[in-house]
Amino acid sequence: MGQMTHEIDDNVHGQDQTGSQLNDDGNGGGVVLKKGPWTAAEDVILVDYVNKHGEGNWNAVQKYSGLSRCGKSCRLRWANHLRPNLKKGAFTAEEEQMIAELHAKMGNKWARMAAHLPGRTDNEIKNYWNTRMKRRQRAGLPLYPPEVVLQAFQDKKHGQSTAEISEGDGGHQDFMEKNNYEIHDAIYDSLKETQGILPFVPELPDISANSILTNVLGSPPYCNFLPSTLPNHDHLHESSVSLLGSSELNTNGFYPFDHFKDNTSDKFAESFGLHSPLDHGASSYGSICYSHSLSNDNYSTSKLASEAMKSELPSLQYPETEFGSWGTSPPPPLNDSTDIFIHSPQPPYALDSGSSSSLSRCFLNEFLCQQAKTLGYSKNNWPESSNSSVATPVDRAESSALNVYETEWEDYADPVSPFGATSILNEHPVVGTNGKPWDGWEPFQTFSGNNEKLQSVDQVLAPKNENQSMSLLNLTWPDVLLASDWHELYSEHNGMNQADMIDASDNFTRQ
DNA sequence: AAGCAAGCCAACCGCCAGCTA
DNA sequence: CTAGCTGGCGGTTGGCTTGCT
Repeated sequence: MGQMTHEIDDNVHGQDQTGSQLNDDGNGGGVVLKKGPWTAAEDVILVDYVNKHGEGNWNAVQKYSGLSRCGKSCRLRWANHLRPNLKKGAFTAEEEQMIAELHAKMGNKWARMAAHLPGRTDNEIKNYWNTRMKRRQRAGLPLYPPEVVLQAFQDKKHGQSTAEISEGDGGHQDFMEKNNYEIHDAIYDSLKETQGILPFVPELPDISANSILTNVLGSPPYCNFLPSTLPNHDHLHESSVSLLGSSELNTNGFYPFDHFKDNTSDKFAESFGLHSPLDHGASSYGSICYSHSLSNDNYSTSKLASEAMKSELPSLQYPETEFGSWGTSPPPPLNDSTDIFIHSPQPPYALDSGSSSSLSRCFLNEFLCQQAKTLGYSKNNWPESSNSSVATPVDRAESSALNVYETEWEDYADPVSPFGATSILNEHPVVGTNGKPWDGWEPFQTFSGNNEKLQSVDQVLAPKNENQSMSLLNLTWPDVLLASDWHELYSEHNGMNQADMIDASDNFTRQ
Protein backbone atom coordinates (compact mmCIF):
# COMPACT_ATOMS: atom_id res chain seq x y z
CA MET A 1 0.00 0.00 0.00
CA GLY A 2 2.54 2.43 1.15
CA GLN A 3 4.56 1.99 -1.89
CA MET A 4 1.62 2.56 -4.09
CA THR A 5 1.95 6.22 -4.69
CA HIS A 6 -0.90 6.62 -7.09
CA GLU A 7 0.62 9.78 -8.21
CA ILE A 8 -0.72 11.12 -11.41
CA ASP A 9 1.48 10.05 -14.15
CA ASP A 10 1.22 12.29 -17.10
CA ASN A 11 3.22 9.82 -18.98
CA VAL A 12 0.74 7.07 -18.72
CA HIS A 13 1.44 5.90 -22.15
CA GLY A 14 5.06 6.54 -21.96
CA GLN A 15 7.88 4.64 -20.47
CA ASP A 16 7.34 3.25 -17.08
CA GLN A 17 9.76 3.64 -14.29
CA THR A 18 10.50 -0.02 -13.97
CA GLY A 19 11.23 -0.83 -17.52
CA SER A 20 8.99 -2.05 -20.23
CA GLN A 21 8.74 -5.16 -22.17
CA LEU A 22 6.76 -6.63 -24.88
CA ASN A 23 3.61 -8.15 -23.76
CA ASP A 24 3.96 -11.86 -23.43
CA ASP A 25 0.35 -12.55 -24.03
CA GLY A 26 0.78 -12.51 -27.69
CA ASN A 27 -1.12 -9.34 -28.16
CA GLY A 28 1.75 -7.01 -27.92
CA GLY A 29 2.32 -6.71 -31.57
CA GLY A 30 5.50 -4.87 -30.83
CA VAL A 31 3.75 -2.31 -28.71
CA VAL A 32 5.71 -1.39 -25.64
CA LEU A 33 3.55 -2.11 -22.69
CA LYS A 34 3.93 -0.49 -19.38
CA LYS A 35 4.80 -2.50 -16.32
CA GLY A 36 5.11 -1.73 -12.72
CA PRO A 37 2.81 0.12 -10.39
CA TRP A 38 -0.36 1.53 -11.77
CA THR A 39 -0.94 5.23 -11.68
CA ALA A 40 -4.17 6.94 -10.80
CA ALA A 41 -4.52 8.05 -14.39
CA GLU A 42 -4.25 4.51 -15.59
CA ASP A 43 -6.81 3.46 -13.06
CA VAL A 44 -9.18 6.07 -14.34
CA ILE A 45 -8.75 4.86 -17.85
CA LEU A 46 -9.30 1.27 -16.88
CA VAL A 47 -12.34 2.01 -14.75
CA ASP A 48 -13.78 4.05 -17.52
CA TYR A 49 -13.24 1.29 -19.96
CA VAL A 50 -14.84 -1.34 -17.77
CA ASN A 51 -17.78 0.90 -17.07
CA LYS A 52 -18.34 1.25 -20.75
CA HIS A 53 -17.56 -2.21 -21.95
CA GLY A 54 -17.83 -4.39 -18.95
CA GLU A 55 -15.34 -6.88 -17.66
CA GLY A 56 -13.63 -9.30 -19.92
CA ASN A 57 -11.88 -9.02 -23.20
CA TRP A 58 -9.00 -7.49 -21.37
CA ASN A 59 -6.69 -7.42 -24.29
CA ALA A 60 -9.10 -5.04 -25.93
CA VAL A 61 -8.47 -2.51 -23.20
CA GLN A 62 -5.22 -1.52 -24.69
CA LYS A 63 -6.74 -1.38 -28.11
CA TYR A 64 -9.71 0.77 -27.23
CA SER A 65 -8.51 2.81 -24.31
CA GLY A 66 -4.97 3.35 -25.33
CA LEU A 67 -3.80 2.03 -22.04
CA SER A 68 -0.35 0.59 -22.44
CA ARG A 69 -1.01 -2.37 -20.27
CA CYS A 70 -1.39 -5.96 -21.19
CA GLY A 71 -4.71 -7.61 -20.71
CA LYS A 72 -3.49 -9.62 -17.84
CA SER A 73 -2.30 -6.59 -16.04
CA CYS A 74 -5.62 -4.86 -16.61
CA ARG A 75 -7.58 -7.79 -15.36
CA LEU A 76 -5.42 -8.06 -12.30
CA ARG A 77 -5.63 -4.41 -11.57
CA TRP A 78 -9.36 -4.43 -11.90
CA ALA A 79 -9.87 -7.56 -9.92
CA ASN A 80 -7.57 -6.66 -7.11
CA HIS A 81 -8.01 -2.95 -6.76
CA LEU A 82 -10.60 -1.30 -8.91
CA ARG A 83 -13.67 -3.42 -8.97
CA PRO A 84 -16.47 -2.31 -6.71
CA ASN A 85 -17.25 -3.84 -3.36
CA LEU A 86 -13.68 -4.57 -2.62
CA LYS A 87 -13.02 -4.71 1.04
CA LYS A 88 -9.90 -2.92 2.06
CA GLY A 89 -7.98 -3.03 5.24
CA ALA A 90 -6.87 -5.73 7.56
CA PHE A 91 -8.66 -8.99 7.78
CA THR A 92 -11.11 -9.30 10.58
CA ALA A 93 -10.87 -12.08 13.10
CA GLU A 94 -13.78 -13.76 11.41
CA GLU A 95 -12.10 -13.55 8.09
CA GLU A 96 -8.89 -14.91 9.49
CA GLN A 97 -10.76 -17.77 11.00
CA MET A 98 -12.48 -18.37 7.72
CA ILE A 99 -9.23 -18.33 5.86
CA ALA A 100 -7.74 -20.85 8.20
CA GLU A 101 -10.73 -23.10 7.82
CA LEU A 102 -10.78 -22.76 4.12
CA HIS A 103 -7.11 -23.33 3.81
CA ALA A 104 -7.34 -26.40 5.94
CA LYS A 105 -9.94 -27.69 3.56
CA MET A 106 -8.70 -26.40 0.27
CA GLY A 107 -5.04 -25.81 0.49
CA ASN A 108 -3.69 -23.05 -1.69
CA LYS A 109 -6.85 -22.50 -3.64
CA TRP A 110 -6.80 -18.79 -3.23
CA ALA A 111 -9.39 -17.95 -5.78
CA ARG A 112 -11.79 -20.43 -4.34
CA MET A 113 -11.12 -19.18 -0.89
CA ALA A 114 -11.75 -15.68 -2.08
CA ALA A 115 -15.14 -16.78 -3.26
CA HIS A 116 -16.00 -17.43 0.36
CA LEU A 117 -14.77 -14.05 1.46
CA PRO A 118 -16.78 -11.33 -0.21
CA GLY A 119 -14.75 -8.30 -1.05
CA ARG A 120 -11.46 -10.06 -0.66
CA THR A 121 -9.20 -11.04 -3.48
CA ASP A 122 -7.26 -14.16 -3.96
CA ASN A 123 -4.09 -12.14 -4.01
CA GLU A 124 -4.94 -10.58 -0.72
CA ILE A 125 -5.66 -13.90 0.86
CA LYS A 126 -2.57 -15.41 -0.62
CA ASN A 127 -0.40 -12.62 0.66
CA TYR A 128 -1.97 -12.81 4.03
CA TRP A 129 -1.51 -16.51 4.28
CA ASN A 130 2.00 -16.56 2.97
CA THR A 131 3.29 -13.88 5.23
CA ARG A 132 1.53 -15.32 8.17
CA MET A 133 2.73 -18.78 7.41
CA LYS A 134 6.25 -17.62 6.88
CA ARG A 135 6.20 -15.96 10.20
CA ARG A 136 4.72 -18.91 11.96
CA GLN A 137 7.01 -21.39 10.37
CA ARG A 138 9.98 -19.37 11.30
CA ALA A 139 8.71 -19.44 14.82
CA GLY A 140 8.08 -23.14 14.57
CA LEU A 141 4.41 -22.64 15.09
CA PRO A 142 1.52 -24.53 13.67
CA LEU A 143 -0.69 -22.95 11.13
CA TYR A 144 -4.18 -23.85 12.08
CA PRO A 145 -6.20 -22.98 15.09
CA PRO A 146 -7.61 -25.89 17.02
CA GLU A 147 -11.09 -24.81 16.19
CA VAL A 148 -10.45 -25.62 12.60
CA VAL A 149 -9.76 -29.20 13.39
CA LEU A 150 -12.49 -29.38 15.92
CA GLN A 151 -14.81 -27.99 13.35
CA ALA A 152 -13.71 -30.69 11.04
CA PHE A 153 -14.76 -33.16 13.65
CA GLN A 154 -18.03 -31.50 14.18
CA ASP A 155 -18.73 -31.27 10.52
CA LYS A 156 -18.08 -34.89 10.03
CA LYS A 157 -19.88 -35.91 13.12
CA HIS A 158 -22.94 -34.11 11.99
CA GLY A 159 -22.73 -35.61 8.62
CA GLN A 160 -21.80 -32.49 6.87
CA SER A 161 -21.08 -33.43 3.39
CA THR A 162 -18.57 -32.34 1.00
CA ALA A 163 -21.26 -30.51 -0.77
CA GLU A 164 -21.39 -28.01 2.00
CA ILE A 165 -17.85 -27.09 1.50
CA SER A 166 -18.46 -26.92 -2.14
CA GLU A 167 -21.43 -24.77 -1.65
CA GLY A 168 -21.25 -21.91 -3.98
CA ASP A 169 -18.46 -23.47 -5.82
CA GLY A 170 -20.70 -25.51 -7.90
CA GLY A 171 -18.93 -27.93 -10.06
CA HIS A 172 -16.00 -28.30 -7.77
CA GLN A 173 -17.34 -30.94 -5.59
CA ASP A 174 -15.13 -33.47 -7.09
CA PHE A 175 -12.19 -31.42 -6.30
CA MET A 176 -13.36 -31.02 -2.79
CA GLU A 177 -13.86 -34.66 -2.36
CA LYS A 178 -10.49 -35.41 -3.65
CA ASN A 179 -8.54 -32.73 -2.02
CA ASN A 180 -10.38 -30.60 0.35
CA TYR A 181 -12.43 -32.71 2.52
CA GLU A 182 -10.06 -35.44 3.21
CA ILE A 183 -8.98 -33.90 6.38
CA HIS A 184 -12.44 -34.24 7.70
CA ASP A 185 -12.55 -37.76 6.50
CA ALA A 186 -9.17 -38.41 7.84
CA ILE A 187 -10.13 -37.24 11.25
CA TYR A 188 -13.28 -39.18 11.23
CA ASP A 189 -11.81 -42.30 9.83
CA SER A 190 -9.10 -42.25 12.36
CA LEU A 191 -11.69 -42.11 15.05
CA LYS A 192 -13.64 -44.92 13.57
CA GLU A 193 -10.60 -47.00 13.33
CA THR A 194 -9.25 -46.24 16.70
CA GLN A 195 -12.47 -46.74 18.48
CA GLY A 196 -12.27 -50.28 17.45
CA ILE A 197 -9.37 -52.40 18.30
CA LEU A 198 -6.66 -52.09 15.82
CA PRO A 199 -3.82 -53.63 17.62
CA PHE A 200 -1.52 -54.19 14.80
CA VAL A 201 -1.58 -53.76 11.15
CA PRO A 202 1.38 -55.13 9.38
CA GLU A 203 1.05 -53.28 6.16
CA LEU A 204 1.02 -49.62 5.98
CA PRO A 205 1.93 -48.01 2.73
CA ASP A 206 2.33 -44.58 4.03
CA ILE A 207 1.87 -42.42 7.00
CA SER A 208 -1.54 -41.06 6.76
CA ALA A 209 -3.08 -37.84 7.66
CA ASN A 210 -5.26 -39.94 9.84
CA SER A 211 -2.48 -41.05 12.00
CA ILE A 212 -1.17 -37.61 12.28
CA LEU A 213 -4.47 -36.15 13.04
CA THR A 214 -5.13 -38.85 15.49
CA ASN A 215 -1.89 -38.21 17.13
CA VAL A 216 -2.25 -34.56 17.04
CA LEU A 217 -5.72 -34.66 18.31
CA GLY A 218 -4.84 -37.25 20.79
CA SER A 219 -1.72 -35.55 21.87
CA PRO A 220 -1.46 -33.11 24.58
CA PRO A 221 -2.78 -30.73 25.11
CA TYR A 222 -5.37 -31.25 22.50
CA CYS A 223 -6.15 -34.72 23.45
CA ASN A 224 -7.83 -33.09 26.32
CA PHE A 225 -10.83 -31.92 24.59
CA LEU A 226 -11.53 -34.98 22.70
CA PRO A 227 -12.90 -37.16 25.40
CA SER A 228 -14.50 -34.26 27.01
CA THR A 229 -16.63 -33.55 24.10
CA LEU A 230 -18.36 -36.83 24.42
CA PRO A 231 -19.43 -37.73 27.84
CA ASN A 232 -21.44 -40.68 26.75
CA HIS A 233 -20.53 -43.64 24.73
CA ASP A 234 -20.80 -41.95 21.57
CA HIS A 235 -18.52 -43.23 18.98
CA LEU A 236 -16.28 -40.33 19.31
CA HIS A 237 -16.03 -40.91 22.96
CA GLU A 238 -14.95 -44.42 22.43
CA SER A 239 -12.64 -43.21 19.82
CA SER A 240 -11.13 -40.73 22.07
CA VAL A 241 -10.53 -43.35 24.64
CA SER A 242 -8.66 -45.30 22.13
CA LEU A 243 -7.01 -42.22 20.97
CA LEU A 244 -5.58 -41.85 24.35
CA GLY A 245 -4.66 -45.43 24.59
CA SER A 246 -1.17 -46.62 24.93
CA SER A 247 -1.56 -49.16 22.27
CA GLU A 248 1.75 -48.57 20.73
CA LEU A 249 3.71 -48.37 23.85
CA ASN A 250 6.23 -51.04 24.15
CA THR A 251 7.25 -52.67 27.31
CA ASN A 252 9.28 -49.76 28.28
CA GLY A 253 6.35 -47.63 27.82
CA PHE A 254 7.46 -45.91 24.73
CA TYR A 255 6.89 -46.23 21.12
CA PRO A 256 8.83 -48.22 18.68
CA PHE A 257 10.20 -45.89 16.18
CA ASP A 258 12.80 -47.57 14.26
CA HIS A 259 10.70 -47.10 11.22
CA PHE A 260 12.30 -43.85 10.71
CA LYS A 261 15.60 -45.42 10.46
CA ASP A 262 15.27 -46.40 6.92
CA ASN A 263 17.34 -44.78 4.28
CA THR A 264 14.64 -42.57 3.12
CA SER A 265 14.05 -41.09 6.44
CA ASP A 266 17.73 -40.64 6.79
CA LYS A 267 17.68 -38.67 3.65
CA PHE A 268 14.82 -36.80 4.96
CA ALA A 269 16.70 -36.05 8.07
CA GLU A 270 19.71 -35.10 6.08
CA SER A 271 17.69 -32.70 4.17
CA PHE A 272 17.18 -30.90 7.41
CA GLY A 273 20.72 -31.17 8.45
CA LEU A 274 20.17 -33.76 11.09
CA HIS A 275 23.45 -35.49 10.93
CA SER A 276 24.61 -35.87 14.43
CA PRO A 277 24.92 -39.22 16.08
CA LEU A 278 21.78 -38.28 17.82
CA ASP A 279 20.02 -37.97 14.65
CA HIS A 280 17.85 -40.89 15.13
CA GLY A 281 17.01 -39.90 18.52
CA ALA A 282 16.56 -36.41 17.43
CA SER A 283 14.43 -37.46 14.62
CA SER A 284 12.45 -39.44 16.98
CA TYR A 285 11.61 -36.40 18.94
CA GLY A 286 9.62 -35.14 16.18
CA SER A 287 8.72 -38.26 14.45
CA ILE A 288 8.04 -40.67 17.12
CA CYS A 289 4.50 -39.93 17.66
CA TYR A 290 3.89 -40.28 14.01
CA SER A 291 6.11 -43.09 13.20
CA HIS A 292 5.01 -45.19 16.04
CA SER A 293 1.94 -46.14 14.22
CA LEU A 294 3.96 -48.02 11.76
CA SER A 295 4.59 -51.53 12.49
CA ASN A 296 6.68 -52.58 9.63
CA ASP A 297 9.54 -51.28 7.70
CA ASN A 298 7.63 -50.55 4.64
CA TYR A 299 7.13 -47.04 5.52
CA SER A 300 8.20 -44.89 2.71
CA THR A 301 9.03 -41.30 3.06
CA SER A 302 10.24 -40.79 -0.42
CA LYS A 303 7.35 -38.66 -1.32
CA LEU A 304 7.48 -36.98 1.94
CA ALA A 305 11.06 -36.18 1.55
CA SER A 306 10.53 -34.79 -1.84
CA GLU A 307 7.55 -32.78 -0.89
CA ALA A 308 8.30 -31.94 2.62
CA MET A 309 9.82 -28.66 1.77
CA LYS A 310 6.66 -27.51 0.24
CA SER A 311 5.59 -25.47 3.08
CA GLU A 312 2.38 -24.23 1.73
CA LEU A 313 0.54 -27.37 2.21
CA PRO A 314 -2.38 -27.78 4.46
CA SER A 315 -1.84 -28.74 7.95
CA LEU A 316 -3.93 -29.31 10.93
CA GLN A 317 -1.34 -28.67 13.43
CA TYR A 318 -2.13 -26.97 16.52
CA PRO A 319 -2.29 -25.61 19.10
CA GLU A 320 -2.46 -22.17 17.84
CA THR A 321 -0.41 -19.90 19.89
CA GLU A 322 -1.64 -16.80 18.34
CA PHE A 323 -4.94 -17.38 19.84
CA GLY A 324 -5.69 -13.81 19.83
CA SER A 325 -5.47 -13.78 16.16
CA TRP A 326 -8.06 -16.45 16.00
CA GLY A 327 -10.19 -14.81 18.53
CA THR A 328 -10.60 -17.95 20.54
CA SER A 329 -8.99 -20.55 22.64
CA PRO A 330 -6.44 -18.94 24.79
CA PRO A 331 -3.70 -21.23 25.85
CA PRO A 332 -4.51 -23.56 28.67
CA PRO A 333 -3.36 -22.33 32.00
CA LEU A 334 -0.30 -23.71 33.58
CA ASN A 335 -1.54 -26.25 36.01
CA ASP A 336 -2.08 -29.91 36.30
CA SER A 337 -3.14 -30.10 32.80
CA THR A 338 0.46 -30.42 31.99
CA ASP A 339 0.28 -33.83 33.53
CA ILE A 340 -1.34 -35.12 30.53
CA PHE A 341 1.76 -34.42 28.63
CA ILE A 342 3.63 -36.74 30.80
CA HIS A 343 1.13 -39.35 31.61
CA SER A 344 -1.01 -39.65 28.64
CA PRO A 345 0.36 -42.03 26.19
CA GLN A 346 0.35 -41.23 22.63
CA PRO A 347 -2.68 -42.38 20.86
CA PRO A 348 -2.49 -45.50 18.89
CA TYR A 349 -1.98 -45.38 15.26
CA ALA A 350 -4.73 -44.53 13.06
CA LEU A 351 -4.47 -46.51 9.98
CA ASP A 352 -5.51 -45.18 6.76
CA SER A 353 -5.72 -47.88 4.25
CA GLY A 354 -6.12 -45.39 1.53
CA SER A 355 -3.67 -43.15 3.02
CA SER A 356 -1.71 -41.97 0.12
CA SER A 357 -3.99 -39.20 -0.73
CA SER A 358 -2.35 -36.11 -1.87
CA LEU A 359 -3.76 -34.12 0.91
CA SER A 360 -2.67 -36.62 3.43
CA ARG A 361 0.79 -36.36 2.11
CA CYS A 362 0.52 -32.67 1.90
CA PHE A 363 -0.54 -32.49 5.43
CA LEU A 364 2.12 -34.80 6.52
CA ASN A 365 4.75 -33.06 4.58
CA GLU A 366 3.97 -29.80 6.08
CA PHE A 367 3.79 -31.38 9.42
CA LEU A 368 7.07 -33.15 9.07
CA CYS A 369 8.62 -30.08 7.71
CA GLN A 370 7.64 -28.25 10.77
CA GLN A 371 8.62 -31.15 12.88
CA ALA A 372 12.02 -31.04 11.38
CA LYS A 373 12.30 -27.42 12.15
CA THR A 374 11.13 -28.06 15.61
CA LEU A 375 13.66 -30.76 16.03
CA GLY A 376 16.53 -28.52 15.56
CA TYR A 377 15.15 -26.36 18.21
CA SER A 378 14.35 -29.06 20.63
CA LYS A 379 17.70 -30.59 20.19
CA ASN A 380 19.12 -27.51 21.64
CA ASN A 381 16.65 -27.38 24.36
CA TRP A 382 16.65 -30.91 25.48
CA PRO A 383 19.72 -30.87 27.54
CA GLU A 384 18.27 -28.08 29.55
CA SER A 385 15.18 -30.00 30.18
CA SER A 386 16.91 -33.17 31.01
CA ASN A 387 19.20 -31.44 33.38
CA SER A 388 16.49 -30.93 35.83
CA SER A 389 14.55 -34.00 35.11
CA VAL A 390 15.40 -37.24 33.60
CA ALA A 391 13.21 -38.25 30.81
CA THR A 392 12.50 -41.76 29.86
CA PRO A 393 12.34 -42.77 26.30
CA VAL A 394 8.64 -42.70 26.45
CA ASP A 395 8.77 -39.28 27.82
CA ARG A 396 10.96 -38.35 25.04
CA ALA A 397 8.71 -40.04 22.70
CA GLU A 398 5.83 -38.16 24.06
CA SER A 399 7.85 -35.12 24.35
CA SER A 400 8.70 -35.51 20.78
CA ALA A 401 5.15 -34.80 20.12
CA LEU A 402 5.32 -32.41 22.91
CA ASN A 403 8.20 -30.67 21.36
CA VAL A 404 5.95 -29.53 18.69
CA TYR A 405 3.92 -27.88 21.29
CA GLU A 406 6.81 -26.87 23.37
CA THR A 407 8.19 -24.97 20.55
CA GLU A 408 4.81 -23.64 20.07
CA TRP A 409 4.50 -22.46 23.56
CA GLU A 410 7.83 -20.96 23.59
CA ASP A 411 6.16 -18.03 22.14
CA TYR A 412 4.32 -17.58 25.30
CA ALA A 413 7.22 -18.87 26.62
CA ASP A 414 9.07 -19.21 29.07
CA PRO A 415 8.46 -18.99 32.62
CA VAL A 416 4.80 -18.77 32.23
CA SER A 417 4.50 -20.95 29.28
CA PRO A 418 1.95 -23.51 30.25
CA PHE A 419 3.66 -26.23 28.40
CA GLY A 420 7.17 -25.09 28.37
CA ALA A 421 9.48 -28.00 28.31
CA THR A 422 11.32 -26.86 31.31
CA SER A 423 8.32 -26.35 33.39
CA ILE A 424 6.82 -29.61 32.44
CA LEU A 425 9.88 -31.62 33.00
CA ASN A 426 10.79 -29.84 36.12
CA GLU A 427 7.46 -30.31 37.63
CA HIS A 428 7.08 -33.81 36.47
CA PRO A 429 10.28 -35.64 36.67
CA VAL A 430 9.70 -38.84 34.95
CA VAL A 431 11.23 -42.20 35.09
CA GLY A 432 11.03 -45.28 33.04
CA THR A 433 8.46 -47.90 33.69
CA ASN A 434 11.13 -49.86 35.38
CA GLY A 435 11.55 -47.06 37.78
CA LYS A 436 14.90 -46.14 36.48
CA PRO A 437 15.46 -42.76 35.19
CA TRP A 438 16.42 -42.58 31.64
CA ASP A 439 19.52 -40.65 31.63
CA GLY A 440 21.31 -39.57 28.64
CA TRP A 441 21.00 -40.18 25.03
CA GLU A 442 21.05 -43.66 23.94
CA PRO A 443 21.37 -45.00 20.51
CA PHE A 444 18.10 -44.98 18.84
CA GLN A 445 17.98 -48.69 18.54
CA THR A 446 18.23 -49.34 22.18
CA PHE A 447 14.71 -48.43 22.76
CA SER A 448 13.26 -48.35 19.39
CA GLY A 449 11.40 -51.03 17.87
CA ASN A 450 12.65 -54.38 17.35
CA ASN A 451 10.19 -57.14 16.98
CA GLU A 452 10.24 -57.83 20.59
CA LYS A 453 9.29 -54.34 21.37
CA LEU A 454 6.64 -54.40 18.81
CA GLN A 455 5.29 -57.49 20.32
CA SER A 456 5.14 -55.72 23.55
CA VAL A 457 3.27 -53.06 21.90
CA ASP A 458 0.73 -55.52 20.82
CA GLN A 459 0.32 -56.71 24.29
CA VAL A 460 -0.46 -53.31 25.49
CA LEU A 461 -3.08 -52.69 22.95
CA ALA A 462 -6.65 -51.96 23.58
CA PRO A 463 -9.05 -52.93 24.89
CA LYS A 464 -6.89 -53.86 27.76
CA ASN A 465 -5.04 -50.67 27.58
CA GLU A 466 -8.19 -48.73 27.69
CA ASN A 467 -8.04 -49.07 31.41
CA GLN A 468 -4.52 -47.97 31.34
CA SER A 469 -5.52 -45.04 29.38
CA MET A 470 -8.20 -44.30 31.82
CA SER A 471 -5.94 -44.57 34.74
CA LEU A 472 -3.61 -42.26 33.09
CA LEU A 473 -6.35 -39.93 32.30
CA ASN A 474 -7.68 -40.11 35.77
CA LEU A 475 -4.70 -38.31 36.95
CA THR A 476 -5.48 -35.32 35.02
CA TRP A 477 -8.74 -35.38 33.36
CA PRO A 478 -10.91 -33.22 35.57
CA ASP A 479 -8.21 -30.69 35.99
CA VAL A 480 -7.52 -30.70 32.41
CA LEU A 481 -11.10 -30.30 31.60
CA LEU A 482 -12.00 -27.72 34.10
CA ALA A 483 -8.86 -25.81 34.38
CA SER A 484 -8.32 -25.50 30.75
CA ASP A 485 -9.89 -22.90 28.71
CA TRP A 486 -10.52 -25.59 26.28
CA HIS A 487 -13.71 -26.28 28.06
CA GLU A 488 -14.99 -23.13 26.54
CA LEU A 489 -14.27 -24.39 23.15
CA TYR A 490 -15.53 -27.73 24.12
CA SER A 491 -18.76 -26.58 25.57
CA GLU A 492 -19.26 -24.16 22.82
CA HIS A 493 -19.08 -26.90 20.31
CA ASN A 494 -21.09 -29.36 22.20
CA GLY A 495 -23.69 -27.34 23.86
CA MET A 496 -22.57 -28.39 27.27
CA ASN A 497 -22.40 -26.22 30.25
CA GLN A 498 -19.77 -26.49 32.87
CA ALA A 499 -21.91 -28.66 35.09
CA ASP A 500 -22.31 -31.11 32.29
CA MET A 501 -18.67 -31.09 31.82
CA ILE A 502 -17.99 -31.70 35.45
CA ASP A 503 -20.37 -34.61 35.38
CA ALA A 504 -18.78 -35.89 32.31
CA SER A 505 -15.38 -35.59 33.75
CA ASP A 506 -16.45 -37.20 36.98
CA ASN A 507 -17.93 -40.08 35.15
CA PHE A 508 -14.89 -40.28 33.11
CA THR A 509 -12.71 -40.33 36.17
CA ARG A 510 -14.77 -42.97 37.92
CA GLN A 511 -14.49 -45.39 35.12
C1' DA B 1 20.44 8.53 13.38
C1' DA B 2 21.83 4.75 10.60
C1' DG B 3 21.74 0.14 9.17
C1' DC B 4 19.52 -4.02 8.78
C1' DA B 5 15.98 -7.48 8.69
C1' DA B 6 11.37 -8.58 8.44
C1' DG B 7 6.82 -7.51 6.96
C1' DC B 8 3.72 -6.21 3.63
C1' DC B 9 1.71 -5.90 -0.73
C1' DA B 10 1.24 -4.88 -5.66
C1' DA B 11 2.47 -6.73 -9.69
C1' DC B 12 4.60 -9.97 -12.75
C1' DC B 13 5.43 -14.60 -14.62
C1' DG B 14 4.48 -19.10 -16.19
C1' DC B 15 1.34 -22.60 -16.63
C1' DC B 16 -3.02 -24.44 -17.63
C1' DA B 17 -7.80 -25.07 -19.05
C1' DG B 18 -11.56 -23.72 -21.83
C1' DC B 19 -13.15 -21.95 -25.98
C1' DT B 20 -13.25 -21.29 -30.85
C1' DA B 21 -12.02 -21.28 -35.59
C1' DC C 1 -7.96 -32.82 -34.12
C1' DT C 2 -5.20 -28.95 -33.57
C1' DA C 3 -3.54 -24.44 -32.94
C1' DG C 4 -4.24 -19.96 -31.21
C1' DC C 5 -6.38 -16.94 -28.01
C1' DT C 6 -8.03 -15.66 -23.61
C1' DG C 7 -8.71 -15.65 -18.88
C1' DG C 8 -7.74 -17.64 -14.48
C1' DC C 9 -4.78 -19.29 -11.04
C1' DG C 10 -0.86 -19.98 -8.05
C1' DG C 11 3.99 -18.93 -7.30
C1' DT C 12 7.31 -15.53 -7.07
C1' DT C 13 9.52 -11.09 -7.15
C1' DG C 14 10.71 -6.54 -5.96
C1' DG C 15 10.04 -2.22 -3.77
C1' DC C 16 8.45 0.33 0.09
C1' DT C 17 7.46 0.49 5.08
C1' DT C 18 8.18 -0.66 9.69
C1' DG C 19 10.48 -2.06 13.66
C1' DC C 20 14.52 -3.31 15.99
C1' DT C 21 19.32 -2.81 17.33
